[in-house]
Amino acid sequence: MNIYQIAEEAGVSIATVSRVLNGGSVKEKTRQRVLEVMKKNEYTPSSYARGLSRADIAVVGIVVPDIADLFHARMVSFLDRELQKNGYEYVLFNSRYDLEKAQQGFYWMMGKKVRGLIFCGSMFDQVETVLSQYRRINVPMVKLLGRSEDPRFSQVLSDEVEVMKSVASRLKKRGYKNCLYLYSLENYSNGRKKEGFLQGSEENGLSVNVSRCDLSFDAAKEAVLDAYKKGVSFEAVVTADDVLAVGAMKAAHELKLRVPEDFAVVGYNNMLLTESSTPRITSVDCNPEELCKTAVQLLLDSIENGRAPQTKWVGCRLVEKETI
Amino acid sequence: MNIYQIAEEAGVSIATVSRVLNGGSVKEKTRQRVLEVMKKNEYTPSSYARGLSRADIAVVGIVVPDIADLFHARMVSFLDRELQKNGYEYVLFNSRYDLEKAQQGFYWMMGKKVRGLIFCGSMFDQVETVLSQYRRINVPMVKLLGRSEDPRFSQVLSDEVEVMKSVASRLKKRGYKNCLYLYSLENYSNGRKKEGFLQGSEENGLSVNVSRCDLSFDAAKEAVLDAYKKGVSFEAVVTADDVLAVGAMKAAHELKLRVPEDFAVVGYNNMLLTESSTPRITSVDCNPEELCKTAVQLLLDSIENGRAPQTKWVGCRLVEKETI
DNA sequence: CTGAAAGCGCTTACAG
DNA sequence: CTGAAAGCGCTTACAG
Repeated sequence: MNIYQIAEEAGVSIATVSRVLNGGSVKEKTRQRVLEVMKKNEYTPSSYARGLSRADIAVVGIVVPDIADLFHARMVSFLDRELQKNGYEYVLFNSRYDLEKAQQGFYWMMGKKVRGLIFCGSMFDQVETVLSQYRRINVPMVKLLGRSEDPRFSQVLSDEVEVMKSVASRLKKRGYKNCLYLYSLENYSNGRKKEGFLQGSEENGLSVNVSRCDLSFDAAKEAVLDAYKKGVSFEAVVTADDVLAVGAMKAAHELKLRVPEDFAVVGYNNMLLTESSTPRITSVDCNPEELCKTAVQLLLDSIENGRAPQTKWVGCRLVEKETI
Repeated sequence: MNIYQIAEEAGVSIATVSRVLNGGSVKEKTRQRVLEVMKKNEYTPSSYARGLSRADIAVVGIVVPDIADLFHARMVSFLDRELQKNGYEYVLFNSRYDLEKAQQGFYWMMGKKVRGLIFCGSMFDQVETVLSQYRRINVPMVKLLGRSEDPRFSQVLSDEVEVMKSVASRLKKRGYKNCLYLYSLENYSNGRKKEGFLQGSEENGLSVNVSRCDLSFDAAKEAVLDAYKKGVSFEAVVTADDVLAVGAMKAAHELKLRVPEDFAVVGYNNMLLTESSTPRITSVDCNPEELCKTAVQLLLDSIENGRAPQTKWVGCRLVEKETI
């Protein structure tokens, strides 16, 4: 069923049908008749014909490194809602942590006439090294939690420094003095977390040992146990990710330390994981909903109003639960 | 940059360009020349033009109730990989647990010329009540973990009964005698879990109390504490979902019961949640990867070979960890 | 408010 | 192996 058949059955031209489809001016009576014919026939306009004949389809591309990861999945969900609210569709590209593979994805998306691109997550700090080879990718782009020097990108960044300073002062207030700082991935965002915590610790007179490990429960647990064995003294483990915080809890459990009396743990991202732990883990909420809203705003502002790329910051807050 | 410009620059007709694009027979030398021109110009074929001019685009629709939910996100990730392997694209529709809203989604997908539909999750047990209004939705459809009486659907189901029977016999072997069975959602899959467990309990002489609560840590915890207060005696909590199992662990913690010595806990789905707990929760793995592979196979077999709808079962297994 | 016609960028018989 | 031409199903000036 296409627009010609609808037009014929309604006794109008295809131009008129197109107008009722797109809210053009049509005599009310005619509009009703056309709508009825459409409904009766369960007519669905072809997205392809539409996309082919218009230059400005409302569609953007979302690139995520891993859709099976809870944090990214939540972002996609927020972006989905926000874009829908604004009448935009999106195509999703799951890059599977493979920047090379992402290249094909860019072309694929350009073939879909995306008007803009959103890169989700700090893994895309360096995406411009790949993108720079393509002159034709010249739509507005925004990095969500990814840092960029490239002026073509808008950025939505999280204020990790401030919140991590507040973590330090909070620990100080509660009487903790020696900390272990645990992180996994080296990227801009994680660099700022560390920087903020070290800065805050200095201001508050806390001692800090820094340790790096893989991003898994067991690796974090081992890292904490190792530090213990080596005689490093600490009563608080501050982490760059909830996964590491859970690992630290496991270490505390094994060492038979009481949390939070003998041992504090702080996570980052405030995911469901922190609630499933007993006691519930204090963690930083980076406000992903706000991050996503801002990303969509920046992108649509560039697309529709030609606004130049910008950088926006979104605040975080420490959600105090039972481990500090 | 379109196919005309490529053709002109390469000194051939657009038909020839189209042939190199689609692997038609073209003299090798000509093919190379065309490819070079394409590369030089970073040419990307328009997905819309292609979609408009072909009847059989390799695209299917995936419907999920909530992309932000870890279990569904994993499914999407597996389906994504499997479809890509088979040269298919997909469009994703996030129904947000709203069957009514899903209706629009079906039309939207039909406009994308999807050749088939995959419904993820047991929330789509009843989707035919909504779909039945549409004569035009007549592509092959498969329900992943959703039960259907409607012969238009293929189904990929999980063998919950068998695995839950094995849970009962496992509990028996370990000396547990009285169980609390906890579940939240009423659907086909959960019905079978309960049925299997009750059956297995009977065979093994276990006593079972059944209780229902909301799907949250706190609700499950309260349900367990309540049962305790009421004097129901049980040394094992078997659940229909890992979330409930975590709640049961919290209850055990509050009651100062040792797990698994005094108290066993069994989850369902074997999600990351079960690993973050201490001790790690024994849980049923329903093999989501195999479920997704099977769903894609069934769907593509219907699309490409006109195969009639079928029902396939995928086995589950109990992953024994530290709570039983 | 309405229609005829061109155009969007491909694919695909049909000839050669 | 290659090309001319029709067709896919819409939108959009342009006239009226």
